[in-house]
Amino acid sequence: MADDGPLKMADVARLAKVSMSTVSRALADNPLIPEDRRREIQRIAAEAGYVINQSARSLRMRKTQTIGVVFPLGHDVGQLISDPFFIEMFGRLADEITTRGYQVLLCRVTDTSDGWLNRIIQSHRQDGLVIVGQSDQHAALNQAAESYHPLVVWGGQLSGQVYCSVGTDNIGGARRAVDHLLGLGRKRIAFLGMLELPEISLRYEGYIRALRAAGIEQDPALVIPAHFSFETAYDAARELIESGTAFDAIFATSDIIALAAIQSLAAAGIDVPAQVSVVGFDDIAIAAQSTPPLTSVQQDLAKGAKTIVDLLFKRMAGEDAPSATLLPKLVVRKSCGGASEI
Amino acid sequence: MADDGPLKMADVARLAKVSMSTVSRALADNPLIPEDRRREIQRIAAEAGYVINQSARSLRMRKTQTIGVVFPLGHDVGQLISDPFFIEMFGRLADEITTRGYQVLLCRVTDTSDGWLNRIIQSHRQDGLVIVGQSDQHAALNQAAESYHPLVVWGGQLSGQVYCSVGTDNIGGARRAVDHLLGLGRKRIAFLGMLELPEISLRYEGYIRALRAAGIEQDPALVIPAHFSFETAYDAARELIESGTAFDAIFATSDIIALAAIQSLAAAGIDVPAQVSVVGFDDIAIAAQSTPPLTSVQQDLAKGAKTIVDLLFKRMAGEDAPSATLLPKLVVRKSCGGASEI
DNA sequence: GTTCGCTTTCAAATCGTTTTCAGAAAGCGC
DNA sequence: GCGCTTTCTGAAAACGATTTGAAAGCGAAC
Repeated sequence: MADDGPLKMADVARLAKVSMSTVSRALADNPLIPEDRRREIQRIAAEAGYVINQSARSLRMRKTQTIGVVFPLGHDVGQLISDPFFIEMFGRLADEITTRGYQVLLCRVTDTSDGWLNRIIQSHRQDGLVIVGQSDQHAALNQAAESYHPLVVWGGQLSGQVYCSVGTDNIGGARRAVDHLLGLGRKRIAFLGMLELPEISLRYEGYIRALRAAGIEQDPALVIPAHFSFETAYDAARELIESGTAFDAIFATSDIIALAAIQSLAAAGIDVPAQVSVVGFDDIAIAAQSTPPLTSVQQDLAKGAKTIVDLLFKRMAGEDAPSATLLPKLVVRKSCGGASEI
Repeated sequence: MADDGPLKMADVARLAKVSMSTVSRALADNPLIPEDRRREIQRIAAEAGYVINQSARSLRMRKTQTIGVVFPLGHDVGQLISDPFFIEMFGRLADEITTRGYQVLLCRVTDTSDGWLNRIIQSHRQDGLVIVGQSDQHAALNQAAESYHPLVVWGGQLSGQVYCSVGTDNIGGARRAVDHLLGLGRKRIAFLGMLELPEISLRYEGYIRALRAAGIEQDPALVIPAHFSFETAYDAARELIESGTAFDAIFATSDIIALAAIQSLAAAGIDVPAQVSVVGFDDIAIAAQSTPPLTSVQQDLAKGAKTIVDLLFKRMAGEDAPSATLLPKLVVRKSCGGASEI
């Protein structure tokens, strides 16, 4: 029967002795076709091993049953998998998306020139888009959101933001972390992170507010630019140490940075938490396992991913979904002298 | 200019005052169109914000520029992201695939009835397929490979295997791990893993060979079925402990199982490595950070992913690529009493 | 016998590209 | 000015599904 190429719907139609339209409807469980006939046609199709060609279907229906997940760019275009945070986020998103019967397409931005987002959107490869981390692309996102609705961003909420975003309360989370350090009697608290990234600059805002509320003057020498990668963060911490600037605590804007800092301190013979307290951000899986276990601001990624996808599907359905903020939780472990969980 | 819907190629043709064929060729950098004209048309298209509709392109070209990555089923259909090993593997694969200019489609198998693989293949959503872990689907894979060429599987090499696979030398890796335990004077070595899975049964083979070579009689009571999830592995280890069967070492067939076992032992007041040595498999990132740090059989995932994708692209080009085996390395840490790396 | 309403069916149009094929224009040697 | 290549070009035919709109079939009512 099936000679060379794979079966098409026309072949099934011939087998079932009906027209293509009837087959199409039968396979779609369209009630226009009486139920017994539907079953019969479905049986014939299955027996012949026929499967609908998705390219053709997508073209005609203008739907792909696929959600695109885009990872940040701007900084760090090279390796994709470097950050455990992104990896975990991706896994959670994939779960939520596939559960709803959609496929997940991982979009890598290879060409970061103007209009990169538009190029992804217009390719029509996906029915909706999740963007993980706004990076330095706030303006581009805002512009795209004007005309493209099914788009949700994981990241901080910024003023003048048009697009729908889901993210942790960065200011509050940072505030809580720094307050905790202050409560332990620390006064010279270093801040490690890339201020250029919106989420990080919000965390900086929380840091500043905490210091101000405690009446502590902030010292610019304690604000250190640190990338998300382990190596550059390690170097940044080493430079801080070698600079001779006095400090008794570190607020790192990611766990990777915090872990790198701890190793850097250890290499310099500085004890954590006896001499310097360290707090991270994200509470990734390794945080609990490191030595000493890391105190960190926990982001609830499971809930975050669910929220993102919920909002995205609402927007895909034409509804207007507002941005959402998740409440972070400070998980206290040994790296800053405490021991219990709050 | 652009009124309602997004631009089509016909619109660009009108703007450039040429035919659609010319636009199509110009955008594809086809030398049939003189270079200066090509540039001109590309400029016009870019300025208008035109992007090729991939659905239409895929249909016509019978190519999607997409590689599907399928995760195992059979066991554990529920959560996708559970295992750090799979996550890391996915990240590496994604890197290799996107580097070659292809997109990555994460395929989740929702319907595991007969012909699931054929259904994925025939959907024509991807140009090639990577299957991570053969699970219990050896027969299905063999059958699909008969007619579908661009398919590479991560997993063990089995007898009578038609499909192309890439994987660690499971027998050798297990052998090395158990030999190491024997070298430390351990004699009652428990084996934790699911024998139903091909890769695990190969590791069991290595375990048996090591024992046999050392002239130690194997005790069926020491072979414990343990799933890949932390919780079930934890329970499995607890049952082993409570059974009263004497043992002085554990060879766990994954790091997650090993870590669960260590926690289970700790809960029972048994010291690792003083009373019981533990060795894992995979050497995932957490392994080095756990307390005590875990001795493990390292699989080189970066190399594995590169090999998989290399072979896949060869097969997509019509060449015939043979299966490949990677050499594992035993990384010795404190969990079994040793300390240095081999 | 005609009309009406209701269920089923199908031929044909459509989705937006790429590619084939035929032909136009230009260049060249005589 | 005439053949003969050598460039280019564009109209039309795919690719394989879904959906529209029309028509066929069939009782029942007038």
